[in-house]
Amino acid sequence: MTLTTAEENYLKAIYHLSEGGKKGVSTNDVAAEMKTKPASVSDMLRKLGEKEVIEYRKYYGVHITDEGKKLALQTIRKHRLWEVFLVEKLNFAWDEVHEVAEELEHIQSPLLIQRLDAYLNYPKFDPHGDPIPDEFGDVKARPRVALNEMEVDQIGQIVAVKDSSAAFLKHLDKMGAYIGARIKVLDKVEFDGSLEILVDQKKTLFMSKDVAGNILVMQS
Amino acid sequence: MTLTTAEENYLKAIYHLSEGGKKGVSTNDVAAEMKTKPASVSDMLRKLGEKEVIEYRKYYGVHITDEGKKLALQTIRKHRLWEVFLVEKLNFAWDEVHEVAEELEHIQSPLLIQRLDAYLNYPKFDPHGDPIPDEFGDVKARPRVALNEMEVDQIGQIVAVKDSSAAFLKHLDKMGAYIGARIKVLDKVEFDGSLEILVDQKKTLFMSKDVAGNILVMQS
DNA sequence: TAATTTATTTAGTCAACTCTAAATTAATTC
DNA sequence: GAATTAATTTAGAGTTGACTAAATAAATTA
Repeated sequence: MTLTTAEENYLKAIYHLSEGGKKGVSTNDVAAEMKTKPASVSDMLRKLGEKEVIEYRKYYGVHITDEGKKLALQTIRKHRLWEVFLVEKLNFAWDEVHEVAEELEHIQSPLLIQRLDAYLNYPKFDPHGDPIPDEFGDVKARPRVALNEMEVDQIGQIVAVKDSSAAFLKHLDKMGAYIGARIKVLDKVEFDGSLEILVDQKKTLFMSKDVAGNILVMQS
Repeated sequence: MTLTTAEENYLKAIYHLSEGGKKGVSTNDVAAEMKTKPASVSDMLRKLGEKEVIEYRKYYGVHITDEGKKLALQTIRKHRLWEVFLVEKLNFAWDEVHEVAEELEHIQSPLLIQRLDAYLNYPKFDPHGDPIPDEFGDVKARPRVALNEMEVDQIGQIVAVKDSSAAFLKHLDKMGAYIGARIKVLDKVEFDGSLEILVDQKKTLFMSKDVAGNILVMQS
């Protein structure tokens, strides 16, 4: 099964959109993610369906197949390995690498990726802390810690909450935090154990020890 | 002026075909080089002509313009830098790099090339001994030496002959040598100064000191 | 120079990927 | 449940880059 560059990009978008939720991904979601029009997406979904990398039922969105997931993970693997290369070897800043990696990930050469992986010493995470799938598509799960147990200056990504009540999620949202957010612990107040958190490299917020204790973070 | 990947490849082919000779390059030559049909080439030449990277007169072949030469040299620069990277950092063999570099050369990121160049310590020649143009398109001319003045184990490329008579060229051809051939000095016979030469990594031949003295080599 | 051969271009088609506009299906509201 | 709104698909068209077949220009040969 060989995919064109465009197909690879669509499949990657579908994979990312279906992470977490078990429900199908809608045409409009894909269009937004890919910055194309829904009409173009319908066309592409039909093609990806024929190639059996997704299950496509008209008007009902798509599910990625096992074969599709494997291919998407290969592309993600390449993307993240290139990001490591750009940051560690070519001194790119972590926020300068995405566009370039987006191009590099489509280079077709298994040998190249094999050698690059070895050259970088088989990294397990990219510069953003995202895991790098191995050549079989397996990703190393990183242990999760409660946010209040993290040390100052550590970084990670909010991946879940212990208290999943609507009230708690609403509170999170109000503070400016959410599942998926990249965070960094800026400070821990000794007096009451509250934390100062940097979200997505831009917004600073304070939260109580109790709130932090209900937030699970995947450390980078 | 931005070129598509296909346009870049055509322009590079035209540049290579027009190296040396001052005459125009024919449609058929380009078709052979690009492994496409002449009809496809005609189409592309019209487009490249409109973009003013070549001068195109129907039925009379093409000449590359200064602008076109500059763009072609940028692509060649990228190709050769990637080749150095693949060989020196990722341990590719010299003959494994071409296809991959052919893809990598189209990545659009001036910063990437700048950083790669620095990372590789500003190499002036690629693994095949071909010069790497600088960011302005200037190539460092490598001094030429007569073949008989080279030492055993040195490598290079035949770039010219002192005696350009038809008879001498015919003799060269008969021996299996030609302008452009990659050579390596395998042995120099003390008795009469004759040389044993490896051509294109496959054919071994012997030549007298006089013949070798009329062959100019660009050393790698 | 006329005739033939070769090189090149034009015309028409195809595949991939995109778009807008129109039609259709699904979801929501009254 | 019917009507309206939103989501999605279909139809038709444009661009890029390739092709084959046919037409035409240039070069070669007689």
